[in-house]
Amino acid sequence: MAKKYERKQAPVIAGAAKSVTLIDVARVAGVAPMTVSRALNRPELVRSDTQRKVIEAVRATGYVPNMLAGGLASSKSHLVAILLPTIANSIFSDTVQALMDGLTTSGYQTLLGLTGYSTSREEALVEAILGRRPDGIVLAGTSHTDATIERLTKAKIPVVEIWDLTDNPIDMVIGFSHEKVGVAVARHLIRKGYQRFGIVSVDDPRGLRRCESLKNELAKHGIVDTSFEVLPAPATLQGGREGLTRILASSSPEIVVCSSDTLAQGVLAEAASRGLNVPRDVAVMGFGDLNTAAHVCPALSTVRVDGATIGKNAAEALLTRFAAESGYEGERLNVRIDTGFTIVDRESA
Amino acid sequence: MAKKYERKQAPVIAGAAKSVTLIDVARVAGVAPMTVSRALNRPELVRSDTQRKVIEAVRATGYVPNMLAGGLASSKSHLVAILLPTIANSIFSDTVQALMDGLTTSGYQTLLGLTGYSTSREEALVEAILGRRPDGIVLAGTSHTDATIERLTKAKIPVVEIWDLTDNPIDMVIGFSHEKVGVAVARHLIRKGYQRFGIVSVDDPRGLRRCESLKNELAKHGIVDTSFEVLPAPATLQGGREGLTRILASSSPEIVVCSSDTLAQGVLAEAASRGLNVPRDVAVMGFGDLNTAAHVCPALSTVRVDGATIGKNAAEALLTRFAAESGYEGERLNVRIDTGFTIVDRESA
DNA sequence: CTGTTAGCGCATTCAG
DNA sequence: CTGAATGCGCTAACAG
Repeated sequence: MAKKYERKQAPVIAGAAKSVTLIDVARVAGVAPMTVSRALNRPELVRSDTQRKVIEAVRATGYVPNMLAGGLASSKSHLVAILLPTIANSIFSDTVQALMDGLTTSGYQTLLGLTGYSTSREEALVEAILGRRPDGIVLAGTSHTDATIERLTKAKIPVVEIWDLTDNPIDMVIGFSHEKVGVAVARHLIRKGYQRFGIVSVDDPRGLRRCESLKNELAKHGIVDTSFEVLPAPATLQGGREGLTRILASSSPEIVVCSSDTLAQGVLAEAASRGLNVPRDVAVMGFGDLNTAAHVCPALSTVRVDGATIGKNAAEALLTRFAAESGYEGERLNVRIDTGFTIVDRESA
Repeated sequence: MAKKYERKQAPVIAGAAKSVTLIDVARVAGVAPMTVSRALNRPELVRSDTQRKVIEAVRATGYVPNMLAGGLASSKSHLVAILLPTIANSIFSDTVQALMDGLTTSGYQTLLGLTGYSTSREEALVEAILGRRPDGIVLAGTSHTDATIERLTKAKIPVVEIWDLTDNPIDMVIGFSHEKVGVAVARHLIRKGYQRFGIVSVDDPRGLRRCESLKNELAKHGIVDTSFEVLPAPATLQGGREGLTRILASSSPEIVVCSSDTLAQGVLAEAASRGLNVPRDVAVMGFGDLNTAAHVCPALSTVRVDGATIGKNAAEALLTRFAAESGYEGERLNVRIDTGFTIVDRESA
């Protein structure tokens, strides 16, 4: 009697070779399809000689497991989605690299979505992405539409919000307080004796919060005439040049603080082309990562954020959750990591 | 008699609410599941009042289509994979942005893979990714292992190799010749009167090819004592500083050519900290995109590559192929686009 | 225009 | 340790 799991009919059209499936491998190996599945996914449950036969058959047939089918059957997609505003000039690149390193090592793949700093685009992306049944999702920021939050909550998958903190996370949060950055920068610079400030920010929610917090803290110290220029996102060098130009049109600050390093470098370029000496004529402060800032211009100060740590922690948090939900149930995690930040001065760089 | 497509049994366990499916929507809308599927995917085949009922039921139930199931049934995943060496300091960011813009608009999602400049890692990623049955795949570069090429060929999906050219593409190619970049830079700089060159490159295949081509062309013009320093990938500012340090230890070039803008900026930083005037004491030339180079330092020249055009063309090529394979069969495309490059001088910036 | 039937390729669940 | 039956959620291909 024919084995039950044989294909109902062999391919008829010669050219249209159906792709090879578990069943084909099973036939070649002389075992049941289920055994092939186990040999591939849980080798410890299979005798080693059976294992060898299967591996051999896989190679012989050129079999590539269909993860759509596997995911459908097992409700595990081995997919993690990452939503970022943009990857241009990205302060997120270290984070993404570290996150993907961690996930790839454990057999997860990464779906990327770019929101362009728009929560409505984020909403649309989240809806589309959830259709792919990812096992987890990572979002930049903690500000989302109600619909996004609701869908994410109902999806019942691990969610990590990164690069910010909040008291009402959807699930897990790994980041730092942008308000604290503003306050810390204000106090730091006041302590160093600065009195006249300029601020250049792009229209990005977190950048604006840093800069507004800075401005507020300055006001608390009696510094109220701070010029504040906002440029359209994303940050570009051209934006920085434009920002300084506008600032200088109406004031003459001792220091210009920027919402990102990219912007700060644009300010440096504009200063150079105006023959201004940095930091003697005007000092410049950025935000982001040492690699893109202090090294380029020893005259530049910056706020250093450890993006790689954020990514690494996010990967670990997700993987732990995945393991927990697979039955190695430990106690429910409640991940909230404040990664902090460091102010890097030109003297200390 | 009960409709055939009703679920065999309603959920028993109250808490473990099964996610809502097509069948649930169909029941609420009072139509067959197939009609819901059509209303969602091919609305033009459905009467508008039926359509309305379905939409209403979708909203009422909070239905999110399961693309794993849809993909399995239709052999269309609406997924495109992109493989890049890294996203750090990435000259690819414009390309990725443009590519994703084009694909997202047409309902495709993007799987990202990072190869770290390793063809063997690329091979492993390709195998894993093909399991997801992507509708298309984009690879940075034209250099791959034999196994990668074989798998990709057998997968019978559109493949786009970008940021390089070759006479033996797997399928489609969109990029430019790195050898020509080297030659063009050499001729350009010789014409401007430079005689003593230094070269700093990271250990990235395309960067090295540009620099080796430059060195060869210089040799053809009788310039043979060119110092050439290679640093580990990826490009960093620190690498650029180190590169200039090594160059100056053994020579005193009039100009230092770098394999990327990031490296060039590192060279600028090192020059500054040595009190060297750029370009008077030493000129610097980079490679990449205007936004990261000439704007920062008017003293820097660079080779400008239009990454966004590469991404846009790649998206269009893929989408056209997808349409063709769905039956709107036009003539078979044979995409090979030389996007070229431009040398941007400090005078012209 | 709408409904029915029959899988897509795999893993879960239970038998042996 | 291995095998058989069943269905994940959806859509192609036909019927009406």
